[in-house]
Amino acid sequence: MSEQETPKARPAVRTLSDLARIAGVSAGTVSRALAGKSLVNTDTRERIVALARDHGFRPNKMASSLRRQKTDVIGIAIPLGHDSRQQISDTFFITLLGHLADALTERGYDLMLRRVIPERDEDWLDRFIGSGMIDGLLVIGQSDQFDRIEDAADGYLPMVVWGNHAEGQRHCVVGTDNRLGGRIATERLIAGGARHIYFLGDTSAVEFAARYAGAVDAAGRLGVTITPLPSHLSSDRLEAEVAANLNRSFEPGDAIFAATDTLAIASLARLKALGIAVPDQVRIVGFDDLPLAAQTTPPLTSVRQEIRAGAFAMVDLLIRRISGEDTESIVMPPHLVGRHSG
Amino acid sequence: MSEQETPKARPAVRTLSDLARIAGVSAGTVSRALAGKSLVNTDTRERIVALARDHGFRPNKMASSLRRQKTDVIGIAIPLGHDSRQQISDTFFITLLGHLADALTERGYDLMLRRVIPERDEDWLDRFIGSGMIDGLLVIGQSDQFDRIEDAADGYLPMVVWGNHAEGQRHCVVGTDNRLGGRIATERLIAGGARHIYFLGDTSAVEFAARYAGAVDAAGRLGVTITPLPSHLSSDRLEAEVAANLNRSFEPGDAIFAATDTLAIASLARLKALGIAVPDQVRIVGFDDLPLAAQTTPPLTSVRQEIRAGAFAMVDLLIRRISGEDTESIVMPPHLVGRHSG
DNA sequence: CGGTTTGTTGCAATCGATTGTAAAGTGTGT
DNA sequence: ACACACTTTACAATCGATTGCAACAAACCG
Repeated sequence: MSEQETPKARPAVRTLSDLARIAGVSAGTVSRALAGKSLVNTDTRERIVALARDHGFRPNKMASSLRRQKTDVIGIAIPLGHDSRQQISDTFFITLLGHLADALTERGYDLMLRRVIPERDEDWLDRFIGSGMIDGLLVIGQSDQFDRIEDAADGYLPMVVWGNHAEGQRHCVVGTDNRLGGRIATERLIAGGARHIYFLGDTSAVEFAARYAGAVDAAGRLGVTITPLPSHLSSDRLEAEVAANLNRSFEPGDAIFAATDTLAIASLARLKALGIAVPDQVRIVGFDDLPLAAQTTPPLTSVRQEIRAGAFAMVDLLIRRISGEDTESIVMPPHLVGRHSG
Repeated sequence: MSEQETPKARPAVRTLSDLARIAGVSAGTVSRALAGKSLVNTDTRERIVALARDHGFRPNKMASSLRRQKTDVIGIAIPLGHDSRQQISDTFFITLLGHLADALTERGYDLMLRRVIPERDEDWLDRFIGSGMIDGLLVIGQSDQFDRIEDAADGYLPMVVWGNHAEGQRHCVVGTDNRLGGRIATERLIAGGARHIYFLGDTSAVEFAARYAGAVDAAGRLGVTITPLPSHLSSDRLEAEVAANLNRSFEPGDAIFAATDTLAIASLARLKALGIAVPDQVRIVGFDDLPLAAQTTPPLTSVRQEIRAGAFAMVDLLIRRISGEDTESIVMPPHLVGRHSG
């Protein structure tokens, strides 16, 4: 009409004081009204709330965080270890991230994601913790940072890590019993007739090292040979490494235990390209039981991790730790899902 | 030795003033020293920096953000549309997210992730924008929120959206020419002998609607029938919907254009279960060209989107918008990657 | 040696919301 | 009509880092 109608271009009402002036009360009263505290008169509150809505007012979260010493933000750190880009593209970690987002959103937290490359940044953990931006920290995967995480855990309670549990460790972890999972997978292969098992995975990450250890347990006990074939998860190297590792002559009784379904699926493709039949010539078992495992040809036998349950457990523990409780770790049992690949 | 050595348990030095007291200077000087400003004497600066390191001091980012009116955080919103859980599990979006994380980290930004369910929260966009927590916003996928995004774009410059570009739209978008992609995919199928094409996808999302429109263009021009089969991406419904949609008798000349590789891969599995040969009985073309497309049986023909380039373009545009420039949208050309499925 | 320039540092205001405490207002009972 | 209890609101301090401005000292010039 007159000058210009900029309804949301520059909402004149940006701060509590602005709104307070319009409402004819003090900023403190507005704050309490919007927070729904009982100290303000019901009429006043309703008037202020309506006014806030009409003007599209949003309280500044930074100021609020500073004053309350609480940000309602949870940090999620993804250490990329040796191998940049390793995990964020790995379906398992992504699925976990999705469920964590569910669980945190449900509890009213925002999430701040940070990929860290420990090699380039020694100080990643303390820096994140000390930033004052987060109320708690979830670490997705220990990678090769076990010791650093242990150190940080001594001085910082609200942290929960997804990964492997070692005897006597000090940081709170949620994860699958990887060693047992490795054992189960290996026993399955051996029961199917395997006499020589190749372990496909990067044993410098503790989770995978534990799976390998479990495999060695079972193989040793049952008198079967086991050979590790180092393979990383980085999406740009994965295919080439798998191809190189499987570029050998397989003999009857050979089998593959892949540390991850992602590796197992790449192996299936590679063996198919080589004209090697699965499971007739080579049996394969994977780990994680991703949704995709059921759709491969042949369908993949895999060790299932309960990702969603794990994610919710992590958030649960974290929230208890934020309120000061020193929680125990949770180690979940793995389950073998038998399909046709091994 | 004496009492107790708690080196990091409770760093006595929590604030600038603490450090200032120890250093025997004022807080302002410490601030300038740590920021590397030239106004402080070199000796003083080095002394303060060393002290800060020794005491593990980290400036509080909330306070800093509040004062500077800049958070160095970029928000990433993932609208889940009609269909909760739709996209965060979709490999395409996850891959995009990974590359965005790369690009943002490189530029010194943190990222705040928020899944939004527009149905439950009308106000998601303005709320995120107005929170004061972010310097800019990336929206991954328009879902069915096109209009709301348009509205917000009028009053908020630093926002870039991944998605489809429509004539005359006001928000800045980066994406593939979906309509052209749909045309290309369809032409490929028709060139392979298709006479009746089923489109698998959810046309209420604008990106997919455009792919369908492109398919209709090509099919109409070449005198081929096309039938849409609504299928969502939500991981819990995807398999069932694909199964239901493909539970029909296929005739010679039938083909499938899947709006997404994820859907295409599920279709492959379903057809295999039904004993229908691909591509001999039914041809399939997907969209996205995910890494997995090369590993399926048979390898999937797909329309490639340049995800990494797209992600970096989004961040580039966003940063220019943060500094006040009003940038144009970027529409990238799709490329057909021919493999064996169709 | 007075006056000016250059280089450092301290002081105090500021960002915007929250909250303890004081003060004002309303109502009741005697 | 007065004292007392109870609501409701205003005031001002606070969270911690940043920054414009003033103050001070040393160095330099004529």
